[in-house]
Amino acid sequence: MRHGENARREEMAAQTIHWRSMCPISSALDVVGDKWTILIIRDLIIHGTRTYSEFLESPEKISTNILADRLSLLSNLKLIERIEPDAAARNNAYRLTPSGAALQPVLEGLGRWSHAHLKAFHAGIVKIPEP
Amino acid sequence: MRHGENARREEMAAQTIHWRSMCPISSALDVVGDKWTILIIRDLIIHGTRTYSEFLESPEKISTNILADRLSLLSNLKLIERIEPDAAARNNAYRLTPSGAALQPVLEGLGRWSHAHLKAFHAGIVKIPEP
DNA sequence: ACGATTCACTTGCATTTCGCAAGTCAGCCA
DNA sequence: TGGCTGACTTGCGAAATGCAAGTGAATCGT
Repeated sequence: MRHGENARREEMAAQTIHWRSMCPISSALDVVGDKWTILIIRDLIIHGTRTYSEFLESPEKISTNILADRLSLLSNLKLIERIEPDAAARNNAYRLTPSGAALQPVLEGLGRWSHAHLKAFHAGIVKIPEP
Repeated sequence: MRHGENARREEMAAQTIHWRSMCPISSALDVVGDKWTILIIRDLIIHGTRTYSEFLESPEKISTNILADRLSLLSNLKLIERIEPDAAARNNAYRLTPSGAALQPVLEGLGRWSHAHLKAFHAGIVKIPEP
């Protein structure tokens, strides 16, 4: 290990975000620019609230450690929150905060772009559920 | 190597996209859902056209192999193209195709969201180093 | 009442992707 | 014609991801 002076590292990923630049688009990507975070937010927008095990049922099949990591990160950033913050975790669903819900236009844009410009690449597969 | 029967693999990443589901949002993320692709498109939107070395100058400092990989992928998907397809690579800039340019609303949405909901998190960090 | 089950996570690795540094190579440029 | 760019490769260590199994508290069934 080259940078071995710091033996103890974060057990899982990004609890501290590395801001690559001062560009707002870049900073947005530093938060939601991975393959899973937006899908979690999608499920919350569509479904209102979701429990941990409900997230696991989505067709993309996120793995449990990634899900836990992202839920924790999104909670820290206050994009999501527990419905009952002081209750136990069991059946205590997550929901979007206003900051998280404000991503909805981005998701709509992605959906529209995919529908208009990406369908050809995975032809039969993508079907859009009319909003 | 467990799946060793295929000794020769893609030298760098995703020239074949793995579509995780039929959801359009998921499919959009299968294409642009990483930390670098959208930044490349941002540079093209802002700058009109960009050469390989101009991309390298952006403040986020993408590394050369990742840049080459993403440019190649975006070219295959016809989101970008060379200005002179039949000329040599040297000084032959890339530009957005209509499909790539159609991502602009998504970038605007990300920028607006970042400005409205994310500024606080990197407030102290992002300081403009006046040059 | 209490063992079995469910739910929400952790933990341990194997595999994949990223990131940096260095190298290659063709086309200018003097 | 020989050095210099500009546009990529290559190699390899580091980090993130994916999968399977484990943990532990709360609830359920009897």
